[in-house]
Amino acid sequence: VSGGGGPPYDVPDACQVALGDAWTGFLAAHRRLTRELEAELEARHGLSLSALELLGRLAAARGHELRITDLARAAGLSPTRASRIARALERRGLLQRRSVRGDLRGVRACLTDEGLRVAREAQATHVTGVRRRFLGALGDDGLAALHLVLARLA
Amino acid sequence: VSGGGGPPYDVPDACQVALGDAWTGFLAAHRRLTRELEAELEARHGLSLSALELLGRLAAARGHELRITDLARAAGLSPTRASRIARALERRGLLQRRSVRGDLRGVRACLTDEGLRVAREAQATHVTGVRRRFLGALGDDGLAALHLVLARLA
DNA sequence: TAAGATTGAAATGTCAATCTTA
DNA sequence: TAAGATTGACATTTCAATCTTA
Repeated sequence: VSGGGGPPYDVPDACQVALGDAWTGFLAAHRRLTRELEAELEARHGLSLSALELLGRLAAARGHELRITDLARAAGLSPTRASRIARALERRGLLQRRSVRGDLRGVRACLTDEGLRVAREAQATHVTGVRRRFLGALGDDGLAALHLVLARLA
Repeated sequence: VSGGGGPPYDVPDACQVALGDAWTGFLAAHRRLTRELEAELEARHGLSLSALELLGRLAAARGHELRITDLARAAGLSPTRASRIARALERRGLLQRRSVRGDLRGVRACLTDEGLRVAREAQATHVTGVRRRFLGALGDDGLAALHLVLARLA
């Protein structure tokens, strides 16, 4: 293994290096993609990836509304974060917070017409970006490989 | 395509749904893994993932030292972040900041003996964690699939 | 007692100056 | 003028209370 002109100083065994590359490569790919997609979304619609995640769940929900807790769980966010982002989106007029009938603890996030419009537009931008930068780069066999990877990691 | 018992309300075409799953699955996998690994690292060594990235690069560098700029580039961090983390690590006695000979603008980050010890220990923890949660879950064919994915995304 | 939601404080990260030297 | 490093202001995220209702 180390027969060639390898460096003279301490190097972990070759196996470990290759394994580490897989992990750091995974991290680097995630960092680059999320940065590019987030920048695009911010520039065109003034939305973060997390905010779009919330709007998208609401747009897909029955009646275009969800309880904050359910919204957080569905989007993989903490209740705190969901609450804060919802507050910011309400200030922009994209949703309204209303009480839940029959449970005065709960708060519903309800998309406004404007919110639904923005959600659709931003989703279109995002889907295009994901297709171009992520799915397009992967190709059919890359996508199949990714599905195997995600199934194993799930 | 939509011959089966699909939902009656507006759904993007089936292709788009599957593609979106790949992307959100990628995001979810990254989120879960980095959270778990970071928590483990923080609990045992009081280091963030970013801080270990810096320490690791220094431990691997010739003379256990690197210029801040080179360190940032190698670790994929911004100069600002590298500078701040280096300052914090210096306060803990894990490295020293010294001037670069021949270029008075530059600053070298130099691992201390203690820093090298902590870097080795934390790297051991991290490598074990990555092996168990990431590589172990992937398996040989999963790892091969990941390599294809990363090659396409690079 | 516990669940839902929110708030404040602290950690982390980014962006735009700033300061020194090349 | 530009590069290297740092700083301050700001946004984002998380953690630990807090407050209300079940």
